[in-house]
Amino acid sequence: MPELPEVEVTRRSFADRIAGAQVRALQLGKPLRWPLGCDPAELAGRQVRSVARRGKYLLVHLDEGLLLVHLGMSGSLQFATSLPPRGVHDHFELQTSQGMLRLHDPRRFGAVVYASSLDDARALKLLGGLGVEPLEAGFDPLSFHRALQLRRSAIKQVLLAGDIVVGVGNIYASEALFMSGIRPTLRADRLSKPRAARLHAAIVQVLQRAVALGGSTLRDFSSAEGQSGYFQLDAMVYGREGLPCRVCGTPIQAIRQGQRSTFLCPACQKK
DNA sequence: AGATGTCCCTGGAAGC
DNA sequence: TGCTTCCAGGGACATC
Repeated sequence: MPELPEVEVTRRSFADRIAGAQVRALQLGKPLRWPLGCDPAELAGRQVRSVARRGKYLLVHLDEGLLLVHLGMSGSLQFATSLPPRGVHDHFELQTSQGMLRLHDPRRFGAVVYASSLDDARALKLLGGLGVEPLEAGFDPLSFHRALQLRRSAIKQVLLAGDIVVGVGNIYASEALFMSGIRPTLRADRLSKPRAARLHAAIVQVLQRAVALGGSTLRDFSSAEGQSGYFQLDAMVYGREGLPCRVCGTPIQAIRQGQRSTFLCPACQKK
């Protein structure tokens, strides 16, 4: 499933190649999570300026307006000068002078939304409430700790909410909490400053590492079956219920928090 | 306001 | 074997 690192790796894979391209046509398949929000024909003739990322959204900037692309959980993007005919799960395609950008998304949790600018109400609704970027300077241990002090729910759920820091999905939340020895059910405001700093470092480390690995494994990923992505190979706790902890051998536990599964080592994450 | 629960969707796995 | 049920995931939205 696309997490922040994969979205970033996807961005890097086509941003330079699509920059400067002129839009020829836009084709839609079945409805995605939200409607496009403009007449597809309107976009013909516009030029692609750049592709940026905010959280898990890709921002395809045009000379006028932009497209916000979210991969949901089963979405993937392809950009190529020629592609086979659109299949049943290809729900968005941007034909340009430099190639075709296609969204393949069987579960249709993804979305492509047009906004006239970043200040547009549609863009603000999607991006306005997002927390800081974890791999940028705005994410620092002290302000992270300060933000956690205001929250009483479980630290795992606060991480997932994405309004303090973006990009920590269900997998990385479990992994980062394991790395920092913190129990996922601990109230966010109960983290001491040093423990918050340790969690901060773990989040940065786990995401940075995934971006680095994503670069080399995305190729296998696209040719591989299903979701056995790079991360599964070396997860410390995620998806390892009942298996021995890689550090202490204690069986890994799975619990539910807010309808989501959380994995932890009850010995390494005592409090 | 924060916290919590629900919903969207489909393919694969598990259960009967 | 073939059916049904459950589960995965992000995030908007409703409700308390």
